[in-house]
Amino acid sequence: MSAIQRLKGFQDILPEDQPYWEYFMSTAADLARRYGFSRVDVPIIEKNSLFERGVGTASDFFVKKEMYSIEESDGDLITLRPEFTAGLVRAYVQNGMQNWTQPVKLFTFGPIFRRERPQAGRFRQHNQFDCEILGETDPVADLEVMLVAINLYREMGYRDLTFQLNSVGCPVCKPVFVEALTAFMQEHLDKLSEIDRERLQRNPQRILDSKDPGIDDLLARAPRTIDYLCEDCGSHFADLRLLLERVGESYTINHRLVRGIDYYTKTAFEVWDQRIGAQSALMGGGRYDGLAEAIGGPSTPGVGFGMGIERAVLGLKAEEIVPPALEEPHIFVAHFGGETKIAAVEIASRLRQEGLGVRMAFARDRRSLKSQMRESNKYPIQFVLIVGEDEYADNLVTVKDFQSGGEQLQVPLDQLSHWLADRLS
RNA sequence: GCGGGUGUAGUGUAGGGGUUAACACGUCUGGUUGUGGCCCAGAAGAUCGUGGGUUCAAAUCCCACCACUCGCCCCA
Repeated sequence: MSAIQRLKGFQDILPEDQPYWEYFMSTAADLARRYGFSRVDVPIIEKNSLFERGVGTASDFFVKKEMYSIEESDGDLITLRPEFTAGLVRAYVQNGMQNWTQPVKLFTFGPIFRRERPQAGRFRQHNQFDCEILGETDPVADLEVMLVAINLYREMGYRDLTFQLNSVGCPVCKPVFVEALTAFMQEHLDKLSEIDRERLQRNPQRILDSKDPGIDDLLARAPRTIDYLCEDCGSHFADLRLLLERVGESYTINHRLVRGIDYYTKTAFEVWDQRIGAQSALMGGGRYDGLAEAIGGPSTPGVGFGMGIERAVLGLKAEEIVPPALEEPHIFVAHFGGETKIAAVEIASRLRQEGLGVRMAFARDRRSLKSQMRESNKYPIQFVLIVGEDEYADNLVTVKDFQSGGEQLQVPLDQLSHWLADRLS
């Protein structure tokens, strides 16, 4: 009988990777707060209908059955969130945030679930950092969200990032574009692959991000969303471009960057890093002015992004960025069993209460000092406190200082914590 | 859902139809009675992914399955 294995596409994040995660999370939270965002946390499970309406049944989550859903005993269908935005907008509506000072700027972290085929930088459970600005139509909101995204990578040490930018219009202008695109594609049906023909039926815009190299030329000549923008969308896009230029951010207009669903409006953007294999999109975001209404709330504009943390960590490694080390104890307490063990436990406990990190030697019985010293050497220990019978009798400990090459001296118990604290910068 | 790759101790590898499956790192113990890093000695740890087939003989060849992995689709 073999031991039970973890599920496909899921992963364990081991201690050796934690510095990267800690680095990401603390940098992200700090940056988001600097831009005026507040943290919220929402459930990882919601009613399936939230995603049905908030993600759209035309999306692959539904079409390809990529969501993890559970039918409850009363027949309700509940679903592990495949993305953050729908849940955050639900929280906005449900908690009456439309009555807070607008706009409301939120960020969150947590796991996302999609039942896709795993590969490098893509998992069935992955974690995201997510930022949203709700209740604001000003393109400055779009700009801020983009700046949080790209500056987060920069603060962590990434280089050579590019913005991909597009505007997908709104319910006023998008249909005109889709009609033009469809007409164009109908004339070139012979050049389309089977999946692209199917897309043309189901969700014509998606043809634009087809990876079929055979239609690159065709797509280059196809109608472009930005040529069909209505006045409102056009000026929003122009304003955003001006803002980006004024703050010195370069971007590439990517006419093939689209969102297939109507409540995604205007701005669509991604940040790319070419160094992490096929999954070059580090994050994706955009505006969704129709979403709140789609889930039954008051009409509320919104713009935001989701950022994959696993992918960011992959990128950190690819860029050879070394995160700060996590704090570990620098004090090790060794003993000789019996009363000395109990004394050692007391000493360790007192030092920890004083705020010092202490690693305790475990030993069911008496254990050789050699093996305890060897153990301490596996860790970044500076001081080994030796609690022996003699020391115990005299109310002191022998302190061995590895940093000075192993020098030893005796320190009275009542001075120990000060003595150590003074020497551990 | 579709393609490609890989499966040998905890990890990384070597080997390869014939019976003690190798090496490195890691782990543990010891190198005298209370002292680390180096060194030395030793130990534990693998039914060579699973099942079937070929063969006197399979971890080595064949098939299937499974797992992992990379890529497509899509996305973070």
